[in-house]
Amino acid sequence: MGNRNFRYKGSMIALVDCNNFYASCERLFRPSLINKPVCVLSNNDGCVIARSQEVKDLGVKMGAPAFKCKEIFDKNDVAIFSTNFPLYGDISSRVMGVLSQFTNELDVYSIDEAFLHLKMYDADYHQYGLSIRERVNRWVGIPTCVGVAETKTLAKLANHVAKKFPQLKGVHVIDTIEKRDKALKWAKVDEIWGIGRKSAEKMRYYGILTAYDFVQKSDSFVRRHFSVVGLRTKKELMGIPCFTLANQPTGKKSIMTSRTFAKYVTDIDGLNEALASYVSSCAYKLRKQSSCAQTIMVFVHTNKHRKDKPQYYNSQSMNLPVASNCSTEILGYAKELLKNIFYEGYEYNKVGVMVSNIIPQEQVQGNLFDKIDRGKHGRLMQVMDNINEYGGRGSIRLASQSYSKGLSKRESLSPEYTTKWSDILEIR
DNA sequence: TCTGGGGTCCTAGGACCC
DNA sequence: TCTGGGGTCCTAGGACCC
Repeated sequence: MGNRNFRYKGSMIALVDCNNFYASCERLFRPSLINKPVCVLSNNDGCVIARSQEVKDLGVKMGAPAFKCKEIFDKNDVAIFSTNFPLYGDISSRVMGVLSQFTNELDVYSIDEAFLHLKMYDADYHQYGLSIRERVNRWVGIPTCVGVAETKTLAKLANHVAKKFPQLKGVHVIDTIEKRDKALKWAKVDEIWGIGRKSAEKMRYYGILTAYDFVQKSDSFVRRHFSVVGLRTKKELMGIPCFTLANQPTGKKSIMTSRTFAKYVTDIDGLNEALASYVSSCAYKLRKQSSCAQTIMVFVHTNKHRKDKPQYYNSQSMNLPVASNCSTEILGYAKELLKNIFYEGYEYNKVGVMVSNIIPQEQVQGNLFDKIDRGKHGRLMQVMDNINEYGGRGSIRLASQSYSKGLSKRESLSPEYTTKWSDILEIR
């Protein structure tokens, strides 16, 4: 058979994925940390959410509770950072900006990865991948890996291969049947994009250990045991595209904001303060995508890890009389919901709000009995957003929002080097 | 003492209708 | 007493992703 090429080699998908993204972002402004172990922790410095290669090599697992890793961190002089999403978001958009120079069809999949549709009939995809890496690295300073193949799922797999085999120089192209089979035989089922813990377990039960084993199964078997989701994944692994590229970003269908507290809250006033910030954040994100929500949901819960204490979880949702993106209006309803589900006697460690049934702003149907001056509210929100965008988040807030960020613990926060005037680096 | 946050899609099952 | 066979819509929860 030789190295028979795929029929549609002229149209391929590249997946560019940033290596250890948050850790790499933190390193950007701290060159002394290059080749040193760097670790980023979740909200409240609770658990590990990003690790540089050196930290992975130390055996620190993703999601590991930080307090359990303290010894390893101390012993190996690991640089620890609290999450700094404004920084990561800004670096991400710079990376995406560079990537958009390589294609007309950029599908930004997450904060640290994007699919690129490549249509090049005689091009050397491996060389092209190398030049993508090189430019992102030079212009933004973030290391990446590139996987190229016929479908998204295969591109993901190619990327995985590129990450695991350093001799590939960060780029792997699957463009022949042989390379595809080789990758499929190498990949364990739990490494396939779309196959999670549950499905992988089930597959092992049926003796399916590798991606190659999986594609050998009949469509009907896969459909029956792993639903249409599994079947799509199988087809994608065989080079039949089932996931199309999303050319323009679509608005979110639901938006949620919630935080775990660093200390327990027992009274409703404390929860209300937190709720006010979360509602503001949700409403702001709605306004940013020019949409309104028709449904809101509020939930509270106690610390589920403390089995020795009384546990409580509850949520309540409601449909708004008129779809809204106004912070003050949504907060009014959210407080009512919270009042309904709040009970004294529990130590709460989390409250959250989710808005859903989101529609474009211009499609909002008025209500005959609406007493709210929506034009005025809209202008007020606009003014608030302008002040916060210029002066930094939190420059102006609702009266009921807490003044300090006292409910969260972020002891190792890096500056917002690129998004806050006061945090810009000074070169002397 | 200390265990994240934010999304999407699919399915099963119930309510309801003819 | 027996107790069909569709269809639709909605919701909760599961699985998965980063």
